[in-house]
Amino acid sequence: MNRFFITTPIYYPNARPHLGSAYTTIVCDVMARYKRMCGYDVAFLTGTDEHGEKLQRAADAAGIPVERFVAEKRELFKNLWRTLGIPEYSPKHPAGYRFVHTSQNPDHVKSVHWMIRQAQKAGYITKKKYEGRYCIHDERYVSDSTEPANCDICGRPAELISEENYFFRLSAFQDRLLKLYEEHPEFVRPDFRMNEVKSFVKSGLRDISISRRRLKWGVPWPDDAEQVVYVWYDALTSYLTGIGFRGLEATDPNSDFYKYWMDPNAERVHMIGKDILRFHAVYWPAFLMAANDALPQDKRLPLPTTIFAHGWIYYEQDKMSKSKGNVVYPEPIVEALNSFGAPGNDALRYYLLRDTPLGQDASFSYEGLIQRYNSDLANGLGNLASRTLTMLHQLCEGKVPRRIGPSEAQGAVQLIPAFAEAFSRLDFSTGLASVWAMISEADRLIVQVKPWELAKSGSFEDKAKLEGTLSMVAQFLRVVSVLTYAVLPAASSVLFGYLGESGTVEGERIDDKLKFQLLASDTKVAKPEPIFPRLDKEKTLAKLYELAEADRVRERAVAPVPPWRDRRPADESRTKGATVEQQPEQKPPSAEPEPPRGTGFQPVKQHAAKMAAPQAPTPADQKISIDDFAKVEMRVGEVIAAERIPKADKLLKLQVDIGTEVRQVCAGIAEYYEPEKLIGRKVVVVTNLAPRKLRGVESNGMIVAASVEPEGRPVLVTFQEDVPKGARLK
RNA sequence: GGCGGGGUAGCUCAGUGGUAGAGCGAGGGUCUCAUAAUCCCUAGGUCGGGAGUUCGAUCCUCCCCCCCGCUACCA
Repeated sequence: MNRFFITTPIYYPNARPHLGSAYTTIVCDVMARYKRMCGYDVAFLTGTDEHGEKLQRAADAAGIPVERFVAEKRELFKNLWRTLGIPEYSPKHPAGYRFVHTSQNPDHVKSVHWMIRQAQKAGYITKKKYEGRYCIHDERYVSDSTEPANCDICGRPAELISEENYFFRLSAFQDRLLKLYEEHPEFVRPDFRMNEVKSFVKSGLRDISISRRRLKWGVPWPDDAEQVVYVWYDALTSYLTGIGFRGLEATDPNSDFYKYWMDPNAERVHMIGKDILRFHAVYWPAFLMAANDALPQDKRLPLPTTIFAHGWIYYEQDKMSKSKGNVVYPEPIVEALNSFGAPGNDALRYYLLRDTPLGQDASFSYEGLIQRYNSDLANGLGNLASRTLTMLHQLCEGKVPRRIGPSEAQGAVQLIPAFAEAFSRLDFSTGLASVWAMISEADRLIVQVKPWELAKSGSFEDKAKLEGTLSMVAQFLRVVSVLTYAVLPAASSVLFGYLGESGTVEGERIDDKLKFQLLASDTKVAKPEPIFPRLDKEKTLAKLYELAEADRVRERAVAPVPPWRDRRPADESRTKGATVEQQPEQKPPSAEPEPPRGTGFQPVKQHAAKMAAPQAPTPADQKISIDDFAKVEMRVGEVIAAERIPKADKLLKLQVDIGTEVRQVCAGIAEYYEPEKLIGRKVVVVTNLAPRKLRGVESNGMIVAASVEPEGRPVLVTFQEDVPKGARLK
């Protein structure tokens, strides 16, 4: 049997899961159900990555053991999946999710150790001494400047430290990765993401640091008690642990790992958000290649077949939640729709999958949800089912007539391969659109035939036409209920039952056997109850807002200031790549950007638009003394020359007269200030900052500016009164 | 700055070397089996701007503007 393995990211449980995480998981659930109905042997994995300093600190702050703390967080995820009707694996739900967690998991330690040992054997791991600026308070490296620098986050002076870390020779895999991308264009999808990955790899890979000495909460480094495995190996390897991997030698030959991963014909799909593409498309295959280099040919681990990076879900700003905490949670949405008798889960799933093609950023809005629901589900499928069933009762004694409409069925039959083709590409939007195009056809056919008029005539021909048409539509509805099951599990099951079927929809198979005329003649159909009751826009919106607000209040009451949350407000998620959770706890010594912990997360972003969020104020416990402040020398200077620096978007080179001398200072303000207009302007310069070269240009100081969110726009400090050059700020 | 992708009806987008389409919304009409649903008609849009190739370009070439992504550079 064909095998299909799909994973969500291994989520970092530092906050309650929001709509973004739900989106990824829903997509995987849909795919798991769909593939299962196509006859695949399916495994679906999700989980939580529970290591990392941030979680440990949060647990400490909460005064509970970190193991218990993360176990509680884990439940938040499982609870959400339960609310969303996403089943956990069981004999009854073979395509339900399996859950892997990393902490206190000896099996996972075995997996990780095995992966690392293989890479060591193959010579890809080296221990290197690293020197750099480290902010003790924030547990992170600050910058690579050669003179004392302050921490970006807390402003404290960073210390020069040296630490030995294990490094992975990622650079050794550049050519092999490029070859992989060439030979397997489906390895990264959508294709435009593949282009990004390729160009990133082509530009050269740096070795990455894969251990930490200062951390305690994590997988211990094999044979080195002083080091802890850093996020990469820990989180990515959990994809293997989750299906039974314990290191190749210790893995049960009958385990799912051999079924779903080692099978060369299995499809292995990692569904992720676009923000974590690089780690999955570059690091992960490199880790696997590294391990394979230490193995004989016949024992090598296959690579994933596809890394699918979907887009983010944006939340259209609305009046009700202008204050803050605009993150959208799925539970109140489902609850609100349910309260009107609508299948909330199905509606949400349908909206998310139909409205935006997977891979593109989605713009979530309550109005869009209601709109989609009413036009497609209520007016479309729901109404078609309703009118058809009613007519069967009124005109055909409540049974599916024997006759089959002849030629009209042609188009509907062709629907199935088109739908299947789109879904297999994860193009849910197109697949669903094709179904709804057919629903529209069916509506048109009914109006064209007018069964209610034919019934009046009483002639044999008319009766035959009437019955043939209604029977055909009923058969069509049966097919629709099967095809839409993966997306609309609850509603399609109801429809299936209405049509007189006694089995379950999920027991059906989407293959050559899924044809028309499967409803037995004379099948008794149910008297219809609206499957998708139409929603009143105003009332539903009001309910959605009300429940979202109630949810927010409840959340605050439970955790007044969740310590594991970012210090920054969530809606500051502005600039390129910055996300809700962008707050690196430690920066790797290499210049690689810091990822979030976990294999991923899906931020619900605001439309950056005009949201202004204040920079988080310095917490009270981070106050500095007057002496600390006195160390910083700031003086008034006058710009006497300004020019752009070639090949730098943001940098201006300024000559600033600070009274005693003229300083050359670089400032990252080119996007907002015209160089010509700066000349003659008084600015504030930090004059005792260590010199640093930026883009090859030496900078002796720093121009002081406010950083205005959301995009971090710099605004230069100015004086209302006239101030002489050289005046010191105190 | 480099690389890549885009700018088409109010919105979301499709599309072809011969002067442009779908869905939704909106307006009008119709039917009555149906969830005030369905069905039918209606959008006259400089297909980002300019130049060129061509008998003819929205689709081909060049230049420019703007947007997005990755990347570099920025604390």
